[in-house]
Amino acid sequence: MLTTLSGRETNLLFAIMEDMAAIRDARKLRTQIGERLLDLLEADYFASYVWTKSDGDTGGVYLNMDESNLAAYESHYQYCDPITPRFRMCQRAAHVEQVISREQFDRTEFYNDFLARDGLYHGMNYHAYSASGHLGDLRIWRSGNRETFQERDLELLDAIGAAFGKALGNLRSDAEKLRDTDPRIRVANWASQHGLTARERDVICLLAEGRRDREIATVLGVSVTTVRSHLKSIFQKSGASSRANLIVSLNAPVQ
Amino acid sequence: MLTTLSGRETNLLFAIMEDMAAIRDARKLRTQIGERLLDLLEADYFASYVWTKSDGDTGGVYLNMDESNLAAYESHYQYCDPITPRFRMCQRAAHVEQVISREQFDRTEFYNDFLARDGLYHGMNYHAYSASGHLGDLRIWRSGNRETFQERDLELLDAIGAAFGKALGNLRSDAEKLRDTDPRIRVANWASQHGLTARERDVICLLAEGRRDREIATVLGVSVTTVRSHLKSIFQKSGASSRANLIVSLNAPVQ
DNA sequence: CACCTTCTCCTCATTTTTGAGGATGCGGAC
DNA sequence: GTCCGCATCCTCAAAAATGAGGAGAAGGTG
Repeated sequence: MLTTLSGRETNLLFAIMEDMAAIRDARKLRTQIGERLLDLLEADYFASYVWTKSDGDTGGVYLNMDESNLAAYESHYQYCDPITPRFRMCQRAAHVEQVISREQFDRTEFYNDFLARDGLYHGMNYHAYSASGHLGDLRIWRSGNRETFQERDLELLDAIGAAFGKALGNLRSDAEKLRDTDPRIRVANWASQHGLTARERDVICLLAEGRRDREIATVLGVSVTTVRSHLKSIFQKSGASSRANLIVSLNAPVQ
Repeated sequence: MLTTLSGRETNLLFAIMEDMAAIRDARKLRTQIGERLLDLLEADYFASYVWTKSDGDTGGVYLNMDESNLAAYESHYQYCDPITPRFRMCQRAAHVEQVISREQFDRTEFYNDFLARDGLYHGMNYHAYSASGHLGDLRIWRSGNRETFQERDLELLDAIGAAFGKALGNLRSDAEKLRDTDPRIRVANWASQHGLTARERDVICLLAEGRRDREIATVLGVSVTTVRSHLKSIFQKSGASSRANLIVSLNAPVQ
């Protein structure tokens, strides 16, 4: 790629660069980059989705699109979306008309009942992937009364998308690291790994805090012997040889 | 700022953007950005320093400069460096001649015995700061047979420096988080916090792994009673009420 | 030198934890 | 209904850890 940039575009690119270095929340980053891209690419509509069921991701962010229409996308149209699966296969920024012919697209329910309702006509997408899966996408649209996107627009989106993907990848791995260090989640994982019952889980939660049998009994409202009985099965199931060992493996970030 | 970019410059800028999103090692990032900047700004020499004594930072990185001359900088010339303190006060990219007059500079030992030896003549610096202090700098130099840097070069360096600073800030806070979760460092901190002796530290290192008194004694090559004796002082010094409590506070990332 | 800290080891008593056997009642699955 | 898992409680014994009292040797400091 070899394209010149106007002063306005240069400024926006620097702003995007700074956003990607500064913003540490994936949702905020996607929204902010969306605003910059609408400006940079002179587009009207923006949406970005993440297709993982992971912890903090609340799915889509969007700009200038109708809430109720998007709710319809999430509940229905995403399942008859003819272009997104093809965009994904591109591995780079692509124009709608690179993945489906205009005539064919104009006849789909997806275009007529969903996109056209909000005025979206010319579109291009970038889908960011890493080895661990889909990281997030950038969907840029213009109204029908505008010119369609040019090769240069695709090049810009592609270059920004590449950096955007790297940034999202880092944010996700950070989130995963953080999740690994959250004690409650770690204890819950440990419990399910070893097939503990609900009550046994209650016991190790308190055990992980370093409490004595007597304290655990008081908190759970049972007798000390009951606590010991649960501990007996926990030791048996986990193979741990001592309370100290148990606490270490419950608190260890690496598993 | 409002400047246009050539195709070559645009490509380099995208490369820098991707580097800043992708590279997670501060030293590598500084080196890589240095190479890009030499290319982008058509400069000859690059150096970058971090002025903190913190953990993993091994000080300076540089390109096209003489090793022995840099050793002299670190041991001597940094203490009679007339420009760096002034650059720091600028809070933005600045040209050498914006912080000292050429005539005055040409008479300094710093210029004649250090910079001139490697051929450095025209220079500009960017110093990145955050609330917690100096994050890293970018020092760009050209030989005397070249043109000096223009306002446009300063603007480019300033914009890139801003994003560079944000990226370094995140890397540092990541490193700090990681350091907080490293068990050995945490145990060492805990030990010094509570004024433990060397031998007591040996004991809690093994204790933190969940070992029994007998195991600790075997590993340290002393009797069980000695271990218990050390444990006695550890309990006394730390105020912990039980071994389990001790293990939890040794393994807890938050203190 | 005397004094202090540290490391080493000891005893005795007490508390806590672990390991091994049980028993009872409750609720869901076959 | 019977069987099974789960939660609740029990006893008895052994092992481990805690708390309190020491003592001796090595090393550095005023």
